[in-house]
Amino acid sequence: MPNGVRGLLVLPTLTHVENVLTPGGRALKHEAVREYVRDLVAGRHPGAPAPSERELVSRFGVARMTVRQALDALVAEGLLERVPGRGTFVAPPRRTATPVLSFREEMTARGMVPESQTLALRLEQAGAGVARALSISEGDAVVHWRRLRHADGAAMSVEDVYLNEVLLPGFLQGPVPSSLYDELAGRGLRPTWVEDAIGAGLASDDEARLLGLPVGTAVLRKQRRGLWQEKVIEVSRSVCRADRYMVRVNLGGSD
Amino acid sequence: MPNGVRGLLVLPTLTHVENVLTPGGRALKHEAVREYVRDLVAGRHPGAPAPSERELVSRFGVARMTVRQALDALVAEGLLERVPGRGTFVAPPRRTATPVLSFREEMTARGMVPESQTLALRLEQAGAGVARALSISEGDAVVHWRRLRHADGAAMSVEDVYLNEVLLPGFLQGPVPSSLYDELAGRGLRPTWVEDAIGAGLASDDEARLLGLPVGTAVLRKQRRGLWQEKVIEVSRSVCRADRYMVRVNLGGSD
DNA sequence: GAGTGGTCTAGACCACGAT
DNA sequence: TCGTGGTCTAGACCACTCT
Repeated sequence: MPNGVRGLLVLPTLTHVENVLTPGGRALKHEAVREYVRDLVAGRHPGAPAPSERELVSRFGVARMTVRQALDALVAEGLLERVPGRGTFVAPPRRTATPVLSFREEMTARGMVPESQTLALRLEQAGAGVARALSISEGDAVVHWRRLRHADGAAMSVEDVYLNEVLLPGFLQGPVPSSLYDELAGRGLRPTWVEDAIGAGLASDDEARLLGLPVGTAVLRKQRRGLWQEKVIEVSRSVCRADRYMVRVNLGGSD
Repeated sequence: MPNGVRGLLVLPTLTHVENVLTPGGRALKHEAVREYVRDLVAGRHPGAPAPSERELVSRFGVARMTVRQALDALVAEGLLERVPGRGTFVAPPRRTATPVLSFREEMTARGMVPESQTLALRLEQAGAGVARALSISEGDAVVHWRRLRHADGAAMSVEDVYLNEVLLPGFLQGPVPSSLYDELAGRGLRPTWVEDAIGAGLASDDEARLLGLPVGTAVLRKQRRGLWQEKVIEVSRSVCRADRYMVRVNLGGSD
């Protein structure tokens, strides 16, 4: 049986594979090997050895190219690294560029307790700037959500976010969402790409009052366009207390 | 001749390969195929078809797995994309997170003419903060370079950069470099990873004078750690005119 | 039906590292 | 010397798309 055989006569030798069969999905051998290895090395320290290719060949009864295809995927996603002449090992964690986080997630990651107070949530007509940023027409319906954000009980920022109403049917009907990004994630629209512009300025009277600042204090201003699959989902402007908040950004390759 | 044969009897069928042989390097077949295809599709519009796998097989006289290995590499680097049942095509350009750019490169990319004036360039002993950021000991020798930056003739920022002297022998001997990142690149030390912290504040008297600002003006403050291969190469603090400069950052996956 | 990429086989020789 | 990953062969069947 030279080729093309899938999960048929070979099954007796594939006892480990049956456990990782996707319930309703296909049972590709390289996927089975991949998930077996993934489970096997999950949580191991970097440098811990993975099974050798030939060991997996005999364990699964597959060809070596199939095993290599499985390991290639794990190497590509940064879980394993190959060392010629020595073996395959758990790779050290890769450095990643700053991920797209919500205010809640960002504060939690910094060990602070976030809080959010809705100051306004209503339907509006898009102004020129918001329309251009959202790639819609001036006057189109947008959801405007204004929130005052706290961390560990201290005011951090005031954020005005604008959303394309067409993409979010019923957004204003239900209860006020506790998290914008969670709400968008539930609709499969959480931004995976953001374009931020960060500047500095002086707090306006309104901003100073909301943030509890003296007039004339320096603040950080952040504008964001959040996209999902080429679609602009979110446009926002934030004013942040510069004495309590800095934007941290990691950029570059993984070297 | 079933296997392991490299650039020997097979050469007659590999007329296209000889042109891409690395002068002093090995001549791996999958590399030859990869570079042939890379050259072939260079500059083509996204969606343009690449040669089919079987066409490359017959053209190079290699096995299909070898061709797939070559194409896999090009797919992984985002140059090609496969469409099952249709073929292999030039992929649309991938969106990339903001690259690590020098001031010069950043201004040029914005269509402005950059200029840089050295205010100080000398050896110093690292203070506590700089030492910690550079992962060296307090009192170790550091190069301190202070520059006033202009774009289109207007003052933009004042930057203080600190470099680990041990990594840059002779840095202060030659003429003043025209570009820090070019100089580092020449030594194989240009940062490929940066960690920025961006905040806001009010210009000090000194900063206001250098930047031509009234006292009490809001400015952007940026701190950077630049790394190459886990080594901290550069630590810097910049003060930027907020009326002329915003930090732009793109983040996220490539969807 | 012809062509494409996706998967898979059952071997092989090589360079390299550890013993 | 033995085991490892790196490379390579000469086929095969599959699901899919396009005509």
